[in-house]
Amino acid sequence: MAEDVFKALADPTRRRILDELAERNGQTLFEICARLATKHGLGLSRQAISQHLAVLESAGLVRSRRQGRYKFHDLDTAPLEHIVTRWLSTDTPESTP
Amino acid sequence: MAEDVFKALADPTRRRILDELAERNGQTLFEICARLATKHGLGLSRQAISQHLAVLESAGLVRSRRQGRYKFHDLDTAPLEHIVTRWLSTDTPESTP
DNA sequence: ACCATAGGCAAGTGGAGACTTGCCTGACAA
DNA sequence: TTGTCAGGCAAGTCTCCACTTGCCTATGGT
Repeated sequence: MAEDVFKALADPTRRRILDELAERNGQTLFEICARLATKHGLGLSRQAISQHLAVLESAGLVRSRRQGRYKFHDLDTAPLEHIVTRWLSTDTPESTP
Repeated sequence: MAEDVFKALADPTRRRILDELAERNGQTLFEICARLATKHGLGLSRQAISQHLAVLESAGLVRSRRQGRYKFHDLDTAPLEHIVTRWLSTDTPESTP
């Protein structure tokens, strides 16, 4: 649902998570926590990231695969492609001089 | 700022307003109110729409031009184009087995 | 068996934002 | 000028959501 995608993208922390997954796919929750803390200085609790990942997953932007006691997260950019075209396909008829 | 664009797109009512402006550019506040009420059944106050338009305008998605006692609103899709490419251009380098 | 690790499940708190209500300003017509 | 119409400026209310805290489950190592 495109509805959830917009809501998922609304939060800056979630966009950062997408950035991280775009840079390195298949990270675990703890890896994402560590990289957000070190690279972006975000001192968030593990639960916060976990909840963000749940939102991203229910929006279809992140896929998760369980393997033993690890859970790897993969980015899925498919829902992003047909979101903005809703207004762009209405074209821009030479409105910028 | 891309930050504001995501926040602006987060609200369903604001996306509806963009839909309306995409369908017919240069509407006034009252026109948008009327069309949202009749076409989408949204019984929102005039102030609500006005505040939404302010958010959209500060995000650069809507331009407004004053003319007498009317204020016309025009859609600007420029900020939408370079938003999603942030993750799409990072591509997916055959990482899915 | 034990203990440490990776993650999940709540319930609770605080703040941002969507929406309203009321009053005020400016522009056009009679 | 007076009345009306389009819009703005505040307040104030209330709901949702991001984040925390605490405890619980399960997997793997030794």
